[in-house]
Amino acid sequence: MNKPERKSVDLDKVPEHTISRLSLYLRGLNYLEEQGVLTVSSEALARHFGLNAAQIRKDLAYFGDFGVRGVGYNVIELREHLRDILGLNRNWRVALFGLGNLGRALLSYRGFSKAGFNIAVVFEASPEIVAQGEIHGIPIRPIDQAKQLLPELGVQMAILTVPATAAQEVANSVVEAGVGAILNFAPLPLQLPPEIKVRSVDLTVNLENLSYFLHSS
Amino acid sequence: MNKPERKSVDLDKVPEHTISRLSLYLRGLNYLEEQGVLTVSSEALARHFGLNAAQIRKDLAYFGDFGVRGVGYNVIELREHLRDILGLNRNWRVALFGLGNLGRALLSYRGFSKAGFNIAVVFEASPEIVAQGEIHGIPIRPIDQAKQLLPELGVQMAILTVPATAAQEVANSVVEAGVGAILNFAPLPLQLPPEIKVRSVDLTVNLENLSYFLHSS
DNA sequence: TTTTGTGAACTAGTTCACAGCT
DNA sequence: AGCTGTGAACTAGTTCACAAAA
Repeated sequence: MNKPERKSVDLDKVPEHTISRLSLYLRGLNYLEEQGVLTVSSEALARHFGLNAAQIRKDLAYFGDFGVRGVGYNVIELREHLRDILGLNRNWRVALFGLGNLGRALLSYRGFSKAGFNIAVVFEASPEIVAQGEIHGIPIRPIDQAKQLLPELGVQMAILTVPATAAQEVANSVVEAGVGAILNFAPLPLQLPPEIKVRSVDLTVNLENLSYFLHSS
Repeated sequence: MNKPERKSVDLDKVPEHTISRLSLYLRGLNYLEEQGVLTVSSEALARHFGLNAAQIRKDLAYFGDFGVRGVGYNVIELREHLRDILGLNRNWRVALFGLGNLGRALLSYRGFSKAGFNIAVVFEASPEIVAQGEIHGIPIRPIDQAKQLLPELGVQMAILTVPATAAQEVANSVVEAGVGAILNFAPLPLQLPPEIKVRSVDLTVNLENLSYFLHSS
């Protein structure tokens, strides 16, 4: 009986979308483990996610031979592999920029800390809000101190919920402070060096998508 | 001088991503119009969005010959075409499900109403919150009345910010009530008939994506 | 027998490069 | 001369179909 091994992966060959799907699989496996399920086939996972089974096998096979032919995947084992691949077997220090409605909502979102993302500091432009000092035990600091504080606090990721007019400037200073990854909620295209990883969540685009399909069918 | 015309489009040929990009272009054009810019080339738009100019021309050409060779695109005209294509020259009636932190944040998000999405009603499970009656003038109703009220109110889209455990059930009743489009924030794959348009916003997946790239580089 | 892992075939989406208008 | 619109070439991503393993 040979232990399934992590392949040494040529990262360039892994499709972009595979990574997002690994995240989904991980959530599915967490659920299956809670249910006490021990093994699962690519076919069963595919049904659950509405995907093709070969795609799931291929996604996983980029990183290793995690399955057993005739049996399927060991739920706990695969889950650990996915956590490992996604870099979730550690804690990430995250800074939140902007404490408006959305910022506050994200701050209380349990899903982040559950996945190992710890919001270490909040930056705000409004002096009144900064004067409040902290929220849920997390310090609130003036946004112009970010460049200095981010390295001191060892922050690796930033979440931007600032107004669109401020977003590019904030993003620039975040990058100058050595942060390499940004989750952006501001509705504009951030111009940043290509080595900085950016994911943008655009609520209006999503709704307008739905509008298009309803409208034109 | 011939008027640029809307092509009769074979919708099956339009790539999925084109629609999302049209939304971005629309935002860019709104901005350019505010700046008093009259015409814009695909090249200039491409620089702004970090895209390829041919892609922009192709995206637009699915729907009509909106440009003028040697000149570019008329900003106001193109903006109107895009609003038309995306179905934004009308108001959409939207129902919000779940009045937690995220639900409240979305309610106060100005971007939705600005784009013509009007939240007509909020549905909540908690009786205490329902007892509050309304929020920002929008009625709050018990979630089990949704199936009855949605058609009465002429709601066409639903935004789901309910807990994952409730989301599938809520989605089912929304669909039974004749709603054809759902913007889903619950972190699970909704199982719905294929004619229902669903867009899911998954905050954890986005962060885990960033984690992967930081971790593995 | 069951289910993986994967080359081959296929489908979708992007970019090139240039003819065709203005 | 300048910029669009688009076929052709290319690149990326998905699904098929089957040999190999348990």
